[in-house]
Amino acid sequence: MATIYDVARRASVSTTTVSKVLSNTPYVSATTKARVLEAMRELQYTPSLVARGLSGNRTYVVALVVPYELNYLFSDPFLLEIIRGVEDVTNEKDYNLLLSVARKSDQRSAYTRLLRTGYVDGAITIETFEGDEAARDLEARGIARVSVGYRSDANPINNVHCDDYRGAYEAVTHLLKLGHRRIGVVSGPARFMIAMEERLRGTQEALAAYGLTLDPALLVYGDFTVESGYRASKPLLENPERPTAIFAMNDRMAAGVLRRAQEYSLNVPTDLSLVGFDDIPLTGLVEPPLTTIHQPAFRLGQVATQKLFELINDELKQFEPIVLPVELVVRSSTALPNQP
Amino acid sequence: MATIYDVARRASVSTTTVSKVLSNTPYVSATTKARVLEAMRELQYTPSLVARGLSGNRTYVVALVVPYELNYLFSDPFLLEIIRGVEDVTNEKDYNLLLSVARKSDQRSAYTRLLRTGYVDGAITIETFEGDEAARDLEARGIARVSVGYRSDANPINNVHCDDYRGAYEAVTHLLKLGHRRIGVVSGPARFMIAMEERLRGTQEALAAYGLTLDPALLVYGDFTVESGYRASKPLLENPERPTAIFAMNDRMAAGVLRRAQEYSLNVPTDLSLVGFDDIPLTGLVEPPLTTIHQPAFRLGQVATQKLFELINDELKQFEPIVLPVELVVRSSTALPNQP
DNA sequence: TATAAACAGGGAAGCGGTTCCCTACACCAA
DNA sequence: TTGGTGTAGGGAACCGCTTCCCTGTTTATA
Repeated sequence: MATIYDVARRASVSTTTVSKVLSNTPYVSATTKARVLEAMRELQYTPSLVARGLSGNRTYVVALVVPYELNYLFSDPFLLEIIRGVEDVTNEKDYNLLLSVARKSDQRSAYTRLLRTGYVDGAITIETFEGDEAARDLEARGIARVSVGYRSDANPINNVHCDDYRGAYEAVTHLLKLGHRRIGVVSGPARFMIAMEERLRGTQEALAAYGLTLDPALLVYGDFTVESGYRASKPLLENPERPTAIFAMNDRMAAGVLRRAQEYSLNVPTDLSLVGFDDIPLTGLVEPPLTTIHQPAFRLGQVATQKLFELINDELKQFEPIVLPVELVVRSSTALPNQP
Repeated sequence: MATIYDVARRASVSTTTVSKVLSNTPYVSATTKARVLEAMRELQYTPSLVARGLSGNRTYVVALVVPYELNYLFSDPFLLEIIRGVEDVTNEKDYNLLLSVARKSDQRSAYTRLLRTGYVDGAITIETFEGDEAARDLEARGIARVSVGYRSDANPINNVHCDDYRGAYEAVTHLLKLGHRRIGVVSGPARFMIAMEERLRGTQEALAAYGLTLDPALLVYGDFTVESGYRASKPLLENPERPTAIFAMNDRMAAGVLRRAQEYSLNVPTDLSLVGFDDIPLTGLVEPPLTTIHQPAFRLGQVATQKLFELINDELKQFEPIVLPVELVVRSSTALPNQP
């Protein structure tokens, strides 16, 4: 591989000049510049990122820190959309994207290794229950960092997330407008997840606007997987006063509820209305297609990454959480309740 | 961040000695070693990967080159499983994984930038229609490379893929055993994709074993998306001699066929049996759950990456394609044909 | 026409490691 | 005593690039 010395020699200039051409510094004559560029072309020269990283203080790499089992991550299409958004921006900025999965077992090695080895200019962390340690570690080392998605309490700053409150409010209001009065809720894990608390708050306030309150017996918890939605919905559907509608706090759990409903020979939406959250591709494929709350996941990733670059470039010291709007998408899983 | 100099000073030794401790070279006395390790601990020292990369000739990074629109990639759960497998091994080897998406538009920049900047020790490429240029480029630069998945013609070496022939053979044989004699096929794009040719060959030979041949009118093509399955299956279902079974060469297209069948009020499996390929999570969620061919995608990624490390470590010069077995998974989308 | 300012280019010191090679000492055998 | 060998440690070059700072030449300005 050709180095900057080879180029310099071939163009009969110093490496300084080559470097200047590379970085488009002024004060290089047009003819010299042309000669250098020509030499580069002839030698198929590309500057070594590693050397650049060592001398400049840039690595041109940002890490995407995913603090769960990849297993879990990759089963969540919502997160995949976020990644797409991140990649979209890093690519545009000519940056490289490191996929860094912090397994529970070796949080201290998997990504810490990366970050403290000075290999990255910044990091995007996907927030979850336990993601905080990672974030704090980064902050301590002064590495630019933006957290995205499920927002957690410990890092109120440099976060981009969706309007969870509003989403839940609209989902439930949609059901209320249709005439439902007895509404079940399948929540995600509530511990440490502000997102879930917010959705719960949205649910309650929507109910309150109709003079209702959430029956504790109709509130159950899952862990976002299809399976958990299936499991958690059992008590709801077996409840003597079965709800006429269920709001599940993500689509995968909604799919689980749907499966259970089918097992109980309940028709969705005539016997049971169902609203999800996220709007993953799956929602259009199940029967019936799910009414849900669309989260702009791709945009989430994009915005987070744009902000990250502002931090990296010191155009910004920190920023207050950015909230992206969500949108109700009405498909076929909701309808007027059966008259009792 | 502490450097090797800081450690050396603190332990009152030279950087050479620190480096020796780091690499476990002999000829360092136990007491000195202990002192150095102590200094490292106190300073929270981690060697800079970048500096190491420059002097040694290792970057401890491997790239995962995905030569399509990320857009496309992330809608394919099968590929995600491959990635999981790759990550599993890179993590174990203390390597870092760079996600490099070579968009059509800028093949010359997105990943070329990466590879020819000497930023990676090796690369895994996911093969597709146009992935070859990437592979050849890598080879030319002498960078270790393994291709995985959909195998392409131009790179018969250093590839890991599944037994496409066998999968198709078993899928069709399953239908034949049930009694189906008129079987439609939704293929993927055939151009340059050996995988598809192999599946077609498997189909034909399975039919041949029952004294049948594939009716050209029952062979249609999609592009792996749900939508394309929906589109491509139209002529099949409108055919005056409608097939009693359809073999779709991936699950997403099978889901598209399923949707079309439902629109035509055809019951699956009683009116139409359906077999997919890949075994992505979706197959268990649609109604009815799809019978399909399971590809060990996770394993695919693992094996490819293990091989990559052998290449990187010069334990291997190159290797013949590795074929992983597939498995028929019978769910609820196949049944005996209706008696005419 | 004198002189400051803009322009062109190069020397060399880093960035943080690794590694080749050298020195020094201790111990052993001849 | 001499010399060889194994052990312990250090000096310094080098990996490929950036950047600070210096020198010399033009060009604009008073």
